[in-house]
Amino acid sequence: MYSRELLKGILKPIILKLLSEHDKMYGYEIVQHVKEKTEGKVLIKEGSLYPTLHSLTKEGYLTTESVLVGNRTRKYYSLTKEGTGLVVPALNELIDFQATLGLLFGKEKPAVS
Amino acid sequence: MYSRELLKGILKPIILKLLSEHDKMYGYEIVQHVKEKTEGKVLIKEGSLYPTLHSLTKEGYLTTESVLVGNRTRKYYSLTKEGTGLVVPALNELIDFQATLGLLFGKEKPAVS
DNA sequence: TGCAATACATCATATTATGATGTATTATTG
DNA sequence: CAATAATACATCATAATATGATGTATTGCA
Repeated sequence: MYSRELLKGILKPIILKLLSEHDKMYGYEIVQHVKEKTEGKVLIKEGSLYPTLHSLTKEGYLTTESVLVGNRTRKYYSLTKEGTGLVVPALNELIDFQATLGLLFGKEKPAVS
Repeated sequence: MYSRELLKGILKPIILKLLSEHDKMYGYEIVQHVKEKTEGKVLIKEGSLYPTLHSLTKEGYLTTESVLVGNRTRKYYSLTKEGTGLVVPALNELIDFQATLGLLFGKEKPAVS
């Protein structure tokens, strides 16, 4: 059975994948990136993102680095060694999940004739 | 943005799709069917299924019919007209969601080099 | 006879995305 | 130049829902 986490949330895998490709990103950047990549179809809300980033950090998968740009603070997040180790399993599980969705919702039998 | 329902649950779409293909099914049958179809990867729990069936019924998307088999009751569920109208939109949204997952987790840039 | 499978159900709990709200800076536009 | 939008962080109450635990009862099989 798929983990409850996977069935409920794709936010952590998204963050892990992005950080595996980008070395370091800050919250607002993640939101914009996902928005563009998904053609505006996935809009991560601050209320979802920041708690998730904090929890991943607390769990030891991310480290932070605050940078002052002008007078505005930017908090960069990057993968720890542990976080890096999490990327591939998380993606594999998601990919497998997609395939399973295919089994369930594949086109062998059309929903409506 | 995808509905919260979709992001959180695939159970309702599963039920709708199955009932659109099977005319009438009972709870235990749904569990077994999904288990077989997904090679044991999606195991619907009774604690998830029955409340969902009840809520779909309450919302007018399903009707029930109790049948006595031996001394054991079987409660068959089938789609109402409203429920049938729900099938295609629900599946389309899910299929679109799968495609969007592809945008996010596609293989253009491998997660690990 | 006892265990697994069949078949229904409810309820407390845990998880987590969202919306609301807050603060503050910077850029744009009328 | 003033107002607005965008940038950038954050917290908290709420809502939604899958799960695990628990319960009842029948049926089939070893």
